[in-house]
Amino acid sequence: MSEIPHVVVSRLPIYLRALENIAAEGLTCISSQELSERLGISAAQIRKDLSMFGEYGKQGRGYPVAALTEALRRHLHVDRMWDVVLVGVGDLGHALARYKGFPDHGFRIAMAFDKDPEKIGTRVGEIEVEDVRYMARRVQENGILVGMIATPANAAQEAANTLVFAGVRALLNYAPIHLTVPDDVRVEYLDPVIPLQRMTYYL
Amino acid sequence: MSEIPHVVVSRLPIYLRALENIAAEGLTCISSQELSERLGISAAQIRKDLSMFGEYGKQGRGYPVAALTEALRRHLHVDRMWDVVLVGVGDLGHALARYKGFPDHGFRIAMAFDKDPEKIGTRVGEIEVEDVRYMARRVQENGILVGMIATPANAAQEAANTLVFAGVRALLNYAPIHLTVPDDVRVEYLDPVIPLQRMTYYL
DNA sequence: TAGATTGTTAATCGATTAACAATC
DNA sequence: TAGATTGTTAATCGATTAACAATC
Repeated sequence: MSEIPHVVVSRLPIYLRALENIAAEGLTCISSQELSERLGISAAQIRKDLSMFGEYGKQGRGYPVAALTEALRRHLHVDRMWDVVLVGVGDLGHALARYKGFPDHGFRIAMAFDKDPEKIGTRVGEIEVEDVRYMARRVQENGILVGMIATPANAAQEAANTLVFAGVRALLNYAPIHLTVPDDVRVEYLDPVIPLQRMTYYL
Repeated sequence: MSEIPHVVVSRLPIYLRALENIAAEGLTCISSQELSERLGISAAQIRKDLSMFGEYGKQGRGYPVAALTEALRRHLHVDRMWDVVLVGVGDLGHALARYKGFPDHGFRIAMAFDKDPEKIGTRVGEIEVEDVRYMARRVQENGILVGMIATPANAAQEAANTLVFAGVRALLNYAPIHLTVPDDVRVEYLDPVIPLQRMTYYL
């Protein structure tokens, strides 16, 4: 079953995004060599990764864009729409709630919570900001499995605890802090300072 | 010289962030074991990584927080302030320009550009949005080496080209597209859809 | 058919872990 | 001193690459 290494899984969304762009250009078939040049990932790597999920390629031609796109969406479980809960509606949370890139890629911000009375009740994007005190119940009742944390650092771990308690199993964390969560909960980090510092090392 | 593997470099900002939090808690010394529990990185890994930069630890006690923090800042070149150019002042660019986490960690948004006449001339954070047509010259004149791209996907590659032409050598890209740049330019990606899809694979 | 490109194997390369002497 | 923890070595583990028979 899940004998597919995480490094491979972590590249699948990148392949998917590239294939969507390639389809938008009107191409119906793409070779691993061509993909390699577009992504900076070796052609051998791409073929090996994709072969773990089935034989989608055709010798002499390459990979059919539409069929491979569909297959990747299926394997990544984004051939459906995931409801997402957002915690923290500051500048960043606001931007996330209005971000146009989610709906077409499997995600919908379904609820947003904040603790600031000034924000509670206001609208952002398609939804109304709710009181974080009711978050656990609301998340649980709606069976939401994906959360985004856009609170200040000092509120992030508590937000994570509440979300995990409420059943969330995947967390996207923008706060500049490592989150401690149970083993069956996934966390991905998007603190912008980290990648910036990774680059200044080389400057 | 640069015989330090990139995987190691990529963990340094994470150690630095943790040490800053640990210092804020008032601790002056921390063992690799304790750090391991906080970060989910093995103690052996942490010791091996840190030993590549010098012998900061004391047997029996652990690592002195202040000295190690300072050393990491130095190695990452964030013991100075980097001026950053921001391209694209939509919701996300707006949030980035006002983000409080940059100044204390080595970065200052020094300029912001957009092509929308409605936005040009408005203020965001500490700065005024400028016309993207003058970006190359302004960036070059100020010797800016770090850029952040928060434009729509279809404008991102052109923004990158302009920035690279103007001398930028490190790019943080929020647009959902792979950027093609010369070998001596670093790019890090922060498209939020990618990490979300990495997690839904396991749901 | 000839040319191109896949899927896969074996070889290489690199990263992580376990273990322990050195030492604070 | 006794206990704890480092820095480092050797062993393990895993990921990437090169190469090519199979085949569209």
